[in-house]
Parts: sequence; structure tokens; C-alpha cells
Amino acid sequence: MPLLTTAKAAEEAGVGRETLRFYEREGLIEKPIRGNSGYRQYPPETIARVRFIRRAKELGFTLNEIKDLLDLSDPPNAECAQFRAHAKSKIEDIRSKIGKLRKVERALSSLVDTCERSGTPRKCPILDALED
Amino acid sequence: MPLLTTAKAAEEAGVGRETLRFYEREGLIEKPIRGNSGYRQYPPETIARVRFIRRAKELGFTLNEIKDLLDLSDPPNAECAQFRAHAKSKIEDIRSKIGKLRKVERALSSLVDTCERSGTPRKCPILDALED
DNA sequence: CTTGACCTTGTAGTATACTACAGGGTGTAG
DNA sequence: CTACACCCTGTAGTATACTACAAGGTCAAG
Repeated sequence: MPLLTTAKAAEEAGVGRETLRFYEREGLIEKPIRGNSGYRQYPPETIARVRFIRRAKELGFTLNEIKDLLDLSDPPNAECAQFRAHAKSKIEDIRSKIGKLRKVERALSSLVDTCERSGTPRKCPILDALED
Repeated sequence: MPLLTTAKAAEEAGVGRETLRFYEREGLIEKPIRGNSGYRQYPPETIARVRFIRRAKELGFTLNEIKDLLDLSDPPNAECAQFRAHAKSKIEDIRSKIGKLRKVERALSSLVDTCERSGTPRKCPILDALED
């Protein structure tokens, strides 16, 4: 059974029913086909897409950024060179984000270390983590 | 000259004047001392803190999460064991975030690779990047 | 063939994080 | 001592991302 009703699709994707409608309005997912009654019928691809959106949001991407990311794979990617440039800049953004997160992680680890050695830190390593 | 007026502090920190007032209201930064005229006078530590807030926000942390992160270093961290547990759970969160970002990065890289080899991808690797 | 769980639409409300006034005081340069 | 740029407060508006109705239609069970 590939097609799901709103309630089931929402549950499968891990979001609220209204969120699906909201994503539809915002163009983040395709408009689902409708049955005779006008009820929405969601295909599994849309569920996968919504799951991705949910997780990407947890990673701190905005809906616009997520749309961008998703558009990199499905649309008429006419110009390969243009696509590559776009994708590569996204990759750079993500790498820089990873690098900064690692710095915060290291700062927190150093706080835990200091604490385990019963020393009181002189200066906060967290603030320094994201300096230029 | 350690103390800065609102406009200068905002410029130094890379935010708007009103944002400093907002962060003050929300308890994200200390209330600055005031001159005779009632004008705010920001110390450099506050500027550093606001810079951290700005960058952490770019990494996808909410203001509440950032407050939490900052509270891990400056407050009366009475119970070391409790502090360690809290910090370690934050570290785990960040590590998991880094792992997921790496998956998205790899998915994008594979899209670029496919494109460079002039092949059209059968299935979108981005959607799969954040599956369970 | 009624009941109740589901669906539809449009619209309004919430939380987060600012951002922009209005109305008034301050401080310094010429 | 008058501009004018800056500061103050309180309040209202914006963008993002939902979330919750209200009013009504659909459908499957008993």
C-alpha cells in the first residue's frame, strides 16, 4: 500500500498533520494526488522527503536552506557547471560548520577535563571556541 | 578604553543596537553598568559573549541552547558531577550533529562526483543521507 | 442510516528572534 | 547655546515555522 492519508503520512514522517499542509503550501513537498473525495494521498517519496526535512532542521538548517539542498538533486539541473558550483559552495558551508562544531565540542571537553582534575578554569574556553 | 556605548558595542559584536537590548532582557548577557546619563557601558567580555552567541546561532543553536552552553562555564557550578553529566550530554549532541552533517556533506560530494562523470544519478543521495 | 473518526478549507494564534518606531533626554562641536 | 548625533524607554511590527481552530464534507462500522 504505497499511498497514505494525511494522518498516517504525518505519523510516518514524524510531523503534525498541519505541517504537511504547511510544507505543501511552501513548496517543500509536491502536492499529493487526491482521491475522489478530495482526500490527499501521499506517496512514500514524500514521506522520505519530510523525514529529511525534519532531520535537517534538527541540524540547524532553515527551511529555505533545506529547499535549496533538496533542489540540488531533483530539479532540471540543466547547467552542470552551475550545479557543481552551487553544490560545492554548500559543501564548503557544511565543512565550515563541522569545523566550528568541533571547536565547541573541544571547548566543552576541556571544561569536563578541568572539572575532573578538580581544578577551576581560569578562563572560559567556550567563548574562545568560536573566535575568528 | 574598555567600555563601549551601545552603537559601538553593537558594531564590534556584529549585531544591531536593539539586539543588545533584546539579549539583555532575555538574560543572555549581563546588564551593563550605566554612566551618569543612564547610558549603557559595555565591557569587552560582553562583546566577546555576543560574538559567540552570533556564531553559535549560525551553527544552528537556538538562543536557549546557547544560554545553556554559556551557563556551563560561568555560573556557580556547585555540583561537579552534575555539571559533568550536563556537559557530556551536550558533547554527545554536538558529536551526533557533526556525524549527520558529514553524511549530508558526503551526499553532496557524491552528487558532484556523478555530475563530473557526466552520469545522471538514479536516486537522490541527499534524501538517504539522514535516514535512521 | 446514524455515529464517529477522519478529511477538507480558510483563518487565526503561538514561539522565537529580532527590528523598527515614537517620544523624549543627553552630550559635544561650532 | 543651538544643532545634531547619540542615548533612553516602551511598545508594536516582521519573518520563520509551525499549531490550532471553526465550519463543513466523507466514509466505514454497526
